[in-house]
Amino acid sequence: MAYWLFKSEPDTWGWDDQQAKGDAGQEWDGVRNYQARNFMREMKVGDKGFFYHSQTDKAVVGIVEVCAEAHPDSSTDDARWECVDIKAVRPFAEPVTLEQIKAEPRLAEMVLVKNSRLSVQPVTEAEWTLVCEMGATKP
DNA sequence: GCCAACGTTGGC
DNA sequence: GCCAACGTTGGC
Repeated sequence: MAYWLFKSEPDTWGWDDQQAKGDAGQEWDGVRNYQARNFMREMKVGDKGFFYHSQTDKAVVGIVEVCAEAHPDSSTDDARWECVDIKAVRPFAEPVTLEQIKAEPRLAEMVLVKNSRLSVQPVTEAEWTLVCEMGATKP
């Protein structure tokens, strides 16, 4: 199983919106970046991901699970763009901020730190475990 | 609100 | 195929 990170501006689509969708999940549409799309193509049902709030929060706030593999993005007619569906699993007991992540040497290689603009990113198992620990949350 | 980093576009 | 110009993102 692989781990990922999904980034969203909370004003546009936040954790509360995601959680309101429940197990039905939600299409992660609107991604217009090839790297991010390619990562979504690699995702399998059951893969886990962090839900990250950019801009105002700058923190990992919850855990999501992939519930549908890549399919055409319904928000566009452009066949280049695909997306997966994700559903909320559980919120973080303590959100883990970007500041905390940057302060942790073992997370220095996280894509979030290295390439902050990429909106869908892979996360290693070690990073996954550590960030969950920092958030006092079951992986 | 600013600016740096990055990706995409389009002219040559 | 290269590169300059432009637009967008996200941290500060």
